[in-house]
Amino acid sequence: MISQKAKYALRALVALARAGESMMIGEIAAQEKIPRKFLEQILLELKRHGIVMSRRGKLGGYALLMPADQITFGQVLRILDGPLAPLPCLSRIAYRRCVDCRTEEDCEIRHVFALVTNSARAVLDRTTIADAIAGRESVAVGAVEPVS
Amino acid sequence: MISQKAKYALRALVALARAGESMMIGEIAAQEKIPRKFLEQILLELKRHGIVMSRRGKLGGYALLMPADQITFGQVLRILDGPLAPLPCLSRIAYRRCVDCRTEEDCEIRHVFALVTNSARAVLDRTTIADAIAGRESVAVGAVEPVS
DNA sequence: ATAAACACTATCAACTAGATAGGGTTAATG
DNA sequence: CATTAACCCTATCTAGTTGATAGTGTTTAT
Repeated sequence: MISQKAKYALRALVALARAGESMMIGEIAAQEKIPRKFLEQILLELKRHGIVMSRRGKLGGYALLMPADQITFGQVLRILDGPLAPLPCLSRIAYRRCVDCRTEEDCEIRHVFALVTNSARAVLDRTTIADAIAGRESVAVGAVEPVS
Repeated sequence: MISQKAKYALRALVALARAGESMMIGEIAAQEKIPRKFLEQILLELKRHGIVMSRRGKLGGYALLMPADQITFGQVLRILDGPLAPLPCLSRIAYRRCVDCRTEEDCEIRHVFALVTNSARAVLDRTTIADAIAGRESVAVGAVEPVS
């Protein structure tokens, strides 16, 4: 399950991309029905990661810092929900060995989930906010590499 | 992230399939380094769903009820972790509408995650315990249906 | 100066994950 | 037929997470 936080983040980014200009937190919150204070934290986090920028004071607001066609779903999910991989031993950003697993190489479970992870990454790391708006989600998953 | 519980379940099933005969909870627990009492609950749950059977009393134990090549990863995950879908509005076994989503049909986020879900299902609902043991995980994901 | 916006940090209630505990029921065996 | 060793069941616990709220600080246009 993807968290509410990540969902809100994606929706806020879609809203900002569609608007094409700076929006105030309050506007985004109202338009997307997101709890205002919660959205504040989310945008702040996205800002820390260089996805959006903000202007303070009266007439302040948020705007995309990266172009919408360079912000991927994968990026956003990793920021807010952590690793995409369903097992720590498959994560690139937060690898951790499974303590109770003899050898990683012939862990049957790992093999299977490696396939799942790869195909999820294939979609999420290719699809951008711009794609989502345009309705052209990357459909071609293509060949999923066997995990050797 | 897949839960520890589901991981244990899969490993226990692999162990049972490999053994080819009945095993006692204690044996499985020791062999797979799974907390014994925790495994008890897991096997009980698998039994309730007709995946394994048990024999009570001295010389009791657990054995597969379904053949290993008919038990899919998807089945096991759904029993222990619930829906595979990352959004309630994409789940088949536990569908729930997103309250804050105007129309489901043109929710950009839903569209993208539908692709992810489909490809995950393609792997998990095809790959069986027997496949995992034999090292022949279904590699061909094939065409992932666009979500209309 | 002041109003209105973002920036931060702390806190909270509800839930979940992972496990442990302990008694109940069944069945082989001497 | 008592005993032992297995599964059966339910309750409980602890630590952590999620989703959210609260309150105070800082910046900036007017």
